[in-house]
Amino acid sequence: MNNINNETNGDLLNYQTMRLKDIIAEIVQCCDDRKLYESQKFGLPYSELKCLMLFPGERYLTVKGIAEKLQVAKSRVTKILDCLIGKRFAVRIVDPTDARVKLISLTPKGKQKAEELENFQRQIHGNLLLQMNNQERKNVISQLELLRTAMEAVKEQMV
Amino acid sequence: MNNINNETNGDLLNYQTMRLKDIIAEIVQCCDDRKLYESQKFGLPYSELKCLMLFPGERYLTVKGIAEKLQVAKSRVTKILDCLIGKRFAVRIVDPTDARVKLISLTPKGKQKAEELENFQRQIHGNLLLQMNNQERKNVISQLELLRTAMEAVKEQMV
DNA sequence: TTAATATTGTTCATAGTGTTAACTAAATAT
DNA sequence: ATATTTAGTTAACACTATGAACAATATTAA
Repeated sequence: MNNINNETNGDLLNYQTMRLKDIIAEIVQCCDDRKLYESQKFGLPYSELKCLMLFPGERYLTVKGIAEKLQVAKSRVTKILDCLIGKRFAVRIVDPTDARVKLISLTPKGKQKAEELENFQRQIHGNLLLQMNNQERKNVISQLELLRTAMEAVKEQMV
Repeated sequence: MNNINNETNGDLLNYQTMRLKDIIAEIVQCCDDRKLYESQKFGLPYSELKCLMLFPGERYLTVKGIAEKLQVAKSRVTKILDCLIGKRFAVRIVDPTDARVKLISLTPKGKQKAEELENFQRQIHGNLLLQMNNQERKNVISQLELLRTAMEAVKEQMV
């Protein structure tokens, strides 16, 4: 009896495991599609869009700071900035208080692009919520938080 | 009064939108970290791992079929297969019924790798569920399904 | 049956994302 | 004053991916 229940529970867990894996993969795929779409819509490689998105709310950023926020090597940031600056979306100025540091800021053109991108992202995430009723919104968000917490716990075990 | 309620609802929606966007980003980041980890653990580029994962359950695959499943160009598949075959994880044979077609199958070494990878993925997704109680498992999965459905609906609107 | 067309897979050129190591210049600590 | 640390750049490399041109083979139509 107990044995059968364990069997059944094991089967359910196996089924749920597969289900979970598949759904997560589908969601990640949707997000990747969205990145591609944004990249095309805004005419910039996604890495440059991600970089632009760091600025709203901050006047200046340093290469080091951007590298930390994007979680990439500083050399990668240098290259992304070369591109953004070449396209007149950003400028590099030397920090007057420390000549090693470059202060990066957006040009008006860059600010506009960042704002458009921000609006677009707000819009599609808003549309996501509009697909749901009030209760569903709360549930989805809280269950996603649960999942994120679980993922971080499992990540700890892994490393 | 009604006005105030609308304001409040709008604020809530804005807050939820931000929240949703951030959590999704964190979850996607976790998944990317996992891909990197798997790549290192199994000593293969992630694209090759993804390719290996297509085989369990299918004896032979064609370049075209793999390209469709991975959602990449055929030329990309050719390169991935060159690598896998160079490492003795797969072989190419000409389809006896259509000389244009190459039938790709895994070597025993490739099958073993694919199985190890499958087990590992089952394990970590199982561990994810073990972080939760019975009710939470059901809720997380059903809310993820809701989210996936919403994402696909919004994607339709976008294109 | 031959000629035109379509399909399968490869090669090549190109672009994008990312890393590490070596380096320059500037600031700090000894 | 010298040694060390920090900030950013450069260069070499690896991985992911695309599209166009191409060769070989199949299929369709004349």
